[in-house]
Amino acid sequence: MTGYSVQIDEKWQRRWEETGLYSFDPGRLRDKYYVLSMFSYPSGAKLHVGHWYNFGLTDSWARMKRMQGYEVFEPMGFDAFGLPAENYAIQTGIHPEESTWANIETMREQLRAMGAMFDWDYEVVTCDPSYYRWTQWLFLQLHRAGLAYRAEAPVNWCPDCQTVLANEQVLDGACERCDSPVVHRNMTQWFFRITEYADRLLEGLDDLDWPERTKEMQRNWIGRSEGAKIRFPLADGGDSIEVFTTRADTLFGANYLVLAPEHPMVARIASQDRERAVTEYIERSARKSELERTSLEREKTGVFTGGYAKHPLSGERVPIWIADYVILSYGTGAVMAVPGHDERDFEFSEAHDLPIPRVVTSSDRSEAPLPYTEDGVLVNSGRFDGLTSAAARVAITDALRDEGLGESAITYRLRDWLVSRQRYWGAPIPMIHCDECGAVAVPIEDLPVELPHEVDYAPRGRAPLASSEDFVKTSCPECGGPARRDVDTLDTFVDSSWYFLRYPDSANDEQPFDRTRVDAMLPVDKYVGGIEHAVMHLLYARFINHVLYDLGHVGFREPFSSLTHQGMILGPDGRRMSKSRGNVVSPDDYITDHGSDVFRLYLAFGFNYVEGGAWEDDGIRATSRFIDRVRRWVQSVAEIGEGGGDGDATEADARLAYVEHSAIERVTGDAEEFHFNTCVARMMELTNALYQYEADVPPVEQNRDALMSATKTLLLLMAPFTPHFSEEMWESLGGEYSIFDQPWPVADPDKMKMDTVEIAVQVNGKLRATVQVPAGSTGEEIEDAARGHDRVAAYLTDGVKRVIVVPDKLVNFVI
RNA sequence: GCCGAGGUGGCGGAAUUGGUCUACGCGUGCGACUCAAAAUCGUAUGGGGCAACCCCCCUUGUGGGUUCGAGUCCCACCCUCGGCACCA
Repeated sequence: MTGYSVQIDEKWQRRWEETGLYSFDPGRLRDKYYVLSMFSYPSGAKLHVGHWYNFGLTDSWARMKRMQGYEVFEPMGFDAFGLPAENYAIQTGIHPEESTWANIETMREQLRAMGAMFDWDYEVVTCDPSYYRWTQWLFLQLHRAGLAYRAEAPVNWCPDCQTVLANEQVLDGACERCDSPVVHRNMTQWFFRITEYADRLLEGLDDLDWPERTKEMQRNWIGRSEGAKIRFPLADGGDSIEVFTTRADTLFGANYLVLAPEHPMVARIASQDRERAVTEYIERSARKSELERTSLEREKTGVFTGGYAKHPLSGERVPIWIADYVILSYGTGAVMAVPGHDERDFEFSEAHDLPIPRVVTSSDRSEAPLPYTEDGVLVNSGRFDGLTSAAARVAITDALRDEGLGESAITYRLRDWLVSRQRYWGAPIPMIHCDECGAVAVPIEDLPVELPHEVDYAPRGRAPLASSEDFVKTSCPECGGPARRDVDTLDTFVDSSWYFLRYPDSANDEQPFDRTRVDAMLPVDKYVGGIEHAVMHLLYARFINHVLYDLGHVGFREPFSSLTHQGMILGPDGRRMSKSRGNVVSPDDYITDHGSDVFRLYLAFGFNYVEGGAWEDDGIRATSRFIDRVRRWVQSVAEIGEGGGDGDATEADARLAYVEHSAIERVTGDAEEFHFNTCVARMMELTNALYQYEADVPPVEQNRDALMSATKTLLLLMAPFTPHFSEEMWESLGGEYSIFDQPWPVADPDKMKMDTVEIAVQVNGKLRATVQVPAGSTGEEIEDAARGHDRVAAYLTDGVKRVIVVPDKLVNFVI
């Protein structure tokens, strides 16, 4: 028999396919287990180490679940819309549809060669009209429910490329392609009202089996903030300016207001003599790039508008300024400036020579230096003097409510989700614009709104679809008059926000999915993907699922019960792999040389799965050596066969059984937790124990049944991690096809009881000796055994103050 | 700045509820097999002290603390990585 190789991979992949081993059986829904890896973008390059790490080891997990008796559903698909294909098209002239489908075909082949259990009958491709038809359906559901709306908003605009950029294309305020500073342009676009779900998305997190840091990132992203809205009436009567604050207790220290330059009230407030300065400032702010307005520029600029408001409680005149450190989109776009107790306002007051009054002292009434941003005790605040900050927040908000000038309020950092993209390679937004009827939804029976093939997608400062007359010109579904289609496409995160619902019913052409089936199949039991999606995809998907729940399309709120993030495999130099650094590790070479299982097993063994780490070629050699070591062992066992030996349970037999069963227990437990590296360590220990047994016990005394049992256990434990190799070894031992139809081994607690245990003997907490005692010895027995040890006795000559015994573990003498 | 995760041998990495730190592997030393090499097998391997053994001392980023006992718990600090970042 020759060694394990890629030919073995091919042999078993063929066999699995021919026998339909991994076809999901919808008749066993009761035992279903939905294992999902985040689907990927079909790039032109080959599968990289990251794909393998994510898909390969998730597949290993799924294989264990299968052997544990679950009917595993492990689908795969492609997140195929998106910018790379379009940019590639702009560069080369190759149509995105052409390049994308070619890439998908390549990736399918490679994914097949990976030897995972993917059931391709349920494949999903987001750029296929049979899929995006239902993405459009989803948009219409939100639209009908009032959760999709149109509003003017700034988009990222690259003046050099003459195109709109997605947020992900803006790096540190600059265009990722040409590095020119990105500016904001206002356009009317579609939004999803995700802010309406802020609280539901927050609450839903509590019960999810997700990494705590990921939940925390979502909480921070949503950024719920409790405070108050306070209205400052304008001095000249009529309107008022509303501000949001979390520090209502500092209201008496508010000696001016600051509006964002874009605030709609600015024009109305500015006095005539200040108009020019105000206009100039607004224009200057608008010209500033995102970068200038945020990270670099710390100096607080701003101008006085000439307008005044009236302090809601003291009645004093409060000047109104504009400054671009106030953001229009957060809170009310206006703040009350409390320079004594807010660092930003303090800086602003210093820069513009404004007074800085104190209204809070520290709790011991000492005058802490300003700005003092902690809670404390109120001063200079009229009848609220002496209250603590916490009490004052309530009292002042109550007082404002009585006057009709304010109330407690909650705001969120989360913004509504802008889903329009002025791009070609995406799902067209299924809306029609009619001069008479306004924005009208495309009737569901007319879906899909197909993406036209012949389109000028070169950047010309407008949405590519606008160039297609045939596409744009249509008639209004309501009045029948001439109308125009929306020329924007949907953010690709919309495509991926529901694909997990489509998988179980991917061929359905009547509806996006059958509710009964989806309710039986979801939530996803285990979702695995990179942490880079912690707040984008994972939040959007939860939002969409919550909406579909509220609209009665699914019977569960949360789509992913349990989530794991794989870490990142870095180049051998410890840095992120990239072509420009020349540190990219290509799986293909290793697979050709060693077979895919060696590669997969190294990924399992060499890293903490969640942390990842730097690639090391030596690790591949180590796993290759291990697999060969197992192969040689299995070969020798196959030659000897079962039976024989005198069958008496010797001490060596017991030791082997102990290692066998503790390996079962620990592999099962560790794999469950995605601790694949320690799983492999346990397999190696079992292998070592087998060789040890053979070396220690003379051939005539060897218990072949025990050896065969432990060997089979080893193969079963290895099967999820080395599927082709284990199948081959299983066959060579005469095992029944397939090893993946065998039950996962179960540890026998009786076999894991050792007759004697080693006790650590400590003196004053320091290890001084170890002694062997029968398992289950009493404290006295253990103590006696320890005292009987020469070296220990030497320490105890001056008497013992206290003895601590941990049964079967240790004894500690305190002297 | 705020939030989160983490600092363990030469290296990748292990260590249930506080209970023998360094499992497993790599690398390295020595040995076996071999004409030789590779492969394989065996064996040793945290650092230091001692000619050497029994043995002793030190060691989980740093400094304190709690405890019979701390990688693990508490306090302070240093460093690394990730997220957010004028969010009122």
